[in-house]
Amino acid sequence: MATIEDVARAAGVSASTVSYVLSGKRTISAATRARVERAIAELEYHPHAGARALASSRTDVLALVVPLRLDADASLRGDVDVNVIMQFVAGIVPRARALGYDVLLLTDDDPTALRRVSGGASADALIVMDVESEDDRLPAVARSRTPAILIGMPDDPHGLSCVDFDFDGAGRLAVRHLAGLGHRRVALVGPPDVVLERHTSYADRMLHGLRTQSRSSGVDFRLTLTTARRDAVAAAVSEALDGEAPATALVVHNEAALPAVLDVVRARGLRVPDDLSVVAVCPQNIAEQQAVPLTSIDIPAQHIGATAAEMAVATLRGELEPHTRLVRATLTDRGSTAAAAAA
Amino acid sequence: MATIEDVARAAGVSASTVSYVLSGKRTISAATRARVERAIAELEYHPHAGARALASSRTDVLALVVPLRLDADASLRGDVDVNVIMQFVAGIVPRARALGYDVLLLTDDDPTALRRVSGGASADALIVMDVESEDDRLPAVARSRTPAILIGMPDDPHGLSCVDFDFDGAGRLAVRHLAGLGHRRVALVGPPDVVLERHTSYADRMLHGLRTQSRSSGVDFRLTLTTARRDAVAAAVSEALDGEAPATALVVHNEAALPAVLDVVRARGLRVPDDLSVVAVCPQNIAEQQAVPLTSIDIPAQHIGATAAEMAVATLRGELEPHTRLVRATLTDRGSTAAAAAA
DNA sequence: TACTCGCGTCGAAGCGCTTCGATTGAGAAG
DNA sequence: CTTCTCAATCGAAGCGCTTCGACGCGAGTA
Repeated sequence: MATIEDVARAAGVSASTVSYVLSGKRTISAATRARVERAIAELEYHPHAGARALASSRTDVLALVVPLRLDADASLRGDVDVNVIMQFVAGIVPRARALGYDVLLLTDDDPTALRRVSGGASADALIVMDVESEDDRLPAVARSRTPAILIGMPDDPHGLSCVDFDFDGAGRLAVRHLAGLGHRRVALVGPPDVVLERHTSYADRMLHGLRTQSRSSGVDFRLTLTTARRDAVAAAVSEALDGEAPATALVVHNEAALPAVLDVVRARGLRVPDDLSVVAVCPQNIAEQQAVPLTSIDIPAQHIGATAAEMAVATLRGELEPHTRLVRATLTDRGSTAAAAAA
Repeated sequence: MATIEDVARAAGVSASTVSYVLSGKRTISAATRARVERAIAELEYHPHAGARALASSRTDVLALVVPLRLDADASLRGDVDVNVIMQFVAGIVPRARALGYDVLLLTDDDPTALRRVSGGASADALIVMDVESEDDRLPAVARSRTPAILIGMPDDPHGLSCVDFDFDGAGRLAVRHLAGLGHRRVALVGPPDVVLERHTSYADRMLHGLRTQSRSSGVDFRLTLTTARRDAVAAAVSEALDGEAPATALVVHNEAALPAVLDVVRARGLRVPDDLSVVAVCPQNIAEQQAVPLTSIDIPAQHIGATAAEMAVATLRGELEPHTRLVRATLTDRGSTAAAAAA
């Protein structure tokens, strides 16, 4: 591999000049720059990442902590939503690259990872996914003094920046949309209770938005939780639709259960949206790929990921003070909601 | 951050002694070792990754190239199967960690990534996912002289190691299983033709296995391709089941289409497995989560990922010569296949 | 007793880069 | 014509680690 000395020799300049051409930190004459650049191209020179990191204390690497929790049998745990993780990753990695950073992938499963990476200066900043309301990892992250961006909304951000989807706004928006169509009885088909118990807070915030708006829109709101298993889904749906005052609209905030929900609804002889309106809260592609395309409040995971990468880099550049950013909810009508039948 | 000098001072030894304690490359007396280890713990010393890389030319990092191809609008392309990618990642990252390596995440979308990483010595080895029959990237990888493991089966491995699932064996196994149950007319519901055209080779190999075994088992085999869209699925299924000699069993090698396939089948009034046997070829969790649990040949993506990580490390240690490893197919009966009705 | 051997430790060189003065020469200002 | 300024470049130090050769010393050998 060619070193900066090789390049310098080939271009007839000193190593420091090559360095300045590369970094742009000092003025270099056009002629010299051209010679250096030609030498770089000819030698296929790539700076040695380690040497650069050592000398400059910057790695141009972002560490990303993903919630890849494995079961005892080393299989992916059911409560981690692979699809959403990938959406985040698909947002983070390209944006980081565009800003000149590579991404080091760490998992939640490895407790030493954070210490190793910040202690060993393997990355300039951290992006932590799936941050819970009370997250054990935060004190360690804050203490490491490595700039960090949290995806999620902890109760105490420990002075770190956060990005998340405005689930509260999403809840309000869903109800407002349905209320506008005349619905007066709305049910949420929510995530399994393990998720609620994990206090990732997003489910709580969603619920809060749903309840708040329901109250002010005069909507009767009820809550059911379910896993993706068909029997559980059937139970949840019947909880929502049975009884003397059945819901006329469903808000589904559980993408794994979506297919089953639609299936159960159809099995009950209900047509969407004629007999029942359905609003999903999930990534766009999921909403589009259902048996019936669903009107949904898209969770813009990819966008959030990209935002996190941007915030990380901005923080590194000293252009950003720690703060919390919420990504606004918008509703896309795909035809699965309709005016409520006259009661 | 504490440096190795700090540790040396605290332990009353020289820096090189600390280094040897850490690496174990020279004998150190038990007493000295203990003193050094205490100092390391007290100072929370972590070696500076860049310095280490510079001095030793090793990074303890594996670079992983994932097929995160984005559309023009920067959204995830439909033909990349997010779930499978994650399974690979879930196999690779923990195993790499267990072997002392971190993982640097690169995407296919970034053409400079490979050069940057191998040229800049940012990683010790490469794992490339989703390698196609004729893969443009291979010459560059081979030329970079960075050890590499390919996930997939290129026509020409360029002297690199490969791991993949034995799709040929899977095809044979599926037919053998069905033939053993008395089925004489089997149809494959395969991946969309774009996948075939991309020549990832796995679809071809699967097909080859299906055909070979069909011939020798006296099974009439037909092929239909489909996307995940419901209308396309319906067309594919009717191609398989309509006409005078309808298939009595389906092999579905298209996980995205699975829910729709089952749905369409049910809509036609067919029960699984009584009226129609179904074998899926997909990851285990997908097969389990369908409306009807499916007998399947599980694609052990996670296992393959872990294997790739192991092979990468073994290669780095000089314990492994380049070669190709195929992971054997096994069939798990989940009750979606039954004896064929007497013809 | 003299000599060798190897264990345990140290010192120094060097990995490839960045960065901080210092230096040079050319043009502007006086 | 001298002095000052500033643009353009160089040299050297140093980032924190690994590793090689050297060295001291106690034990084994002759």
